Amino acid sequence: MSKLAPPKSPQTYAQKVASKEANILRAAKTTFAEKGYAGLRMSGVARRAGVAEGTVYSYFSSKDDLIRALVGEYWAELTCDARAAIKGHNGTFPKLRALAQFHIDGLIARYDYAELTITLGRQSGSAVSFTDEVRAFVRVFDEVFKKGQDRGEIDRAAEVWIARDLFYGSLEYSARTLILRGAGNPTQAVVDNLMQCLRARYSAQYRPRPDGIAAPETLLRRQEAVTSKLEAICAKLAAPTG
Amino acid sequence: MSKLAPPKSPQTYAQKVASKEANILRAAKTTFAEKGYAGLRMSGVARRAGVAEGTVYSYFSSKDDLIRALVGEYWAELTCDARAAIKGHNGTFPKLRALAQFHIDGLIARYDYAELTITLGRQSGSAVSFTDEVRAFVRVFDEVFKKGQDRGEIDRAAEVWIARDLFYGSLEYSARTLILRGAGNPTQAVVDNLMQCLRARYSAQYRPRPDGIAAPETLLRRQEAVTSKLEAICAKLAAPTG
DNA sequence: GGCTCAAATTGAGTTTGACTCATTATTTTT
DNA sequence: AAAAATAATGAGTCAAACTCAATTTGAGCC
Repeated sequence: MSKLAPPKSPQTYAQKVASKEANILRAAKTTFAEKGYAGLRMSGVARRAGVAEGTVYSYFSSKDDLIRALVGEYWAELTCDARAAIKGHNGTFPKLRALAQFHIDGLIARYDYAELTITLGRQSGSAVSFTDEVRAFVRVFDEVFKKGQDRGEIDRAAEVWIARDLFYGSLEYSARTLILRGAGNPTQAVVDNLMQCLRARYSAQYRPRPDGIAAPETLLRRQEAVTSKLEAICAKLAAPTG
Repeated sequence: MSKLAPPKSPQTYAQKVASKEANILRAAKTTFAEKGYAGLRMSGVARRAGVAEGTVYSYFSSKDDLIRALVGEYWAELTCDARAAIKGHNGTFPKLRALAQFHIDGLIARYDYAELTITLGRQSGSAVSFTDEVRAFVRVFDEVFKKGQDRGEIDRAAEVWIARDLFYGSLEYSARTLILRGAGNPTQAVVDNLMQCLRARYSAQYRPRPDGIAAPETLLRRQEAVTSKLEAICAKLAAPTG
């Protein structure tokens, strides 16, 4: 009366449930890849997973929920892959460049997921949500950026979320237009340009001016050198030693 | 036999057809604003327009086509409004800033249209398409940018389409996240940041640094001059001349 | 006005596919 | 092994996009 949940052996039960759920998800993933959102039939997924249609509904309360689970999985995997992709690169900007290149290539390969992220993201009142997974993904950028700020490579006054939206936004939009245009995809030009913008706006150091008036870091180095010398000289002059 | 089209009075006929089509579109627009894409029923649109359901299908071959026509209309209007919004501003960057502010505000007010532009844009084999309208809209950016290049205010080597994708992409993504976050929308911070990036990357002239340290061209020139003098002084002091 | 005919309109009917739920099968508990 | 609880089933429901044979409308002609 006070409690409805019965005692049961959790291992086997949970395993079975999990494996069945995974079966359904796998079937849905394949079907989605083949036919897209509109072409995916719940009956088809059930057949493919080897269960009855009703069973699908006992794991996912609607078609949208099923797809949402798929989208969540996609972003979770993407987060791992993105982390792996930037691992080998040193320094804030090289890491960001690697992330950008990884992301735009991934988007072009599978734009349908990005599309669903937009479409299914706003709908409320659903059991399944993938906002956590998407958040975890964008955090990859945030971490690199913040570390850059800590190290003094990036303007400390900059707001991360604004930079992040510019970063992901321009990449997603570019991916979309490149797909529409259909031609051989010059993704690198897009990434190069984005990095130039980021460097120009966010880099804490001076960088070569486009018109080549002076290489500021050179000037900095000269100034540092000359300052050291001046300090030495000052110390010598100030010393009362004959 | 050779020709099926019969002679008829084109004015009245065309007018009637046009007005009925406009009625249907208006009904659809209102319903869409109230209920969104999924909530819009073809039967409801027909009722509202005062025609039978079949009539709707003689003007628009599917629900998606009807919505597509709506989206096309939206972008066409937006193009006019955007042109009006930048009219009062002088100079490339002020014009771009006005365009950015106009666009992000518009997106936040009616994000559903941007969403549909993405979802319905890729589907092929439809009678209705809105790519022309969208193209006309993005051309507003292109014109300002190219004029800036002609005038020498903007880096002539820059590729317009890359800059455009960065511009619209970051604005649309920011609009989305601002809507999700729901809070009072700091759109101006987004626009400011975007303009800083554009200025830093694309401006052909020098401009003040974001941290307000100094007008760099002046500072750089002074530093270069003073560094040279210091170097000379150091050299003299360090020289073993008695 | 009345006649003819092609085009426009109608709405009852078809189809499709997401979702439900009474029944059956399986597993756990005793 | 019987009872109880839980899971799986798939025929059936239902909503909504879409169709089409029948009807209405209106232009051109006498």
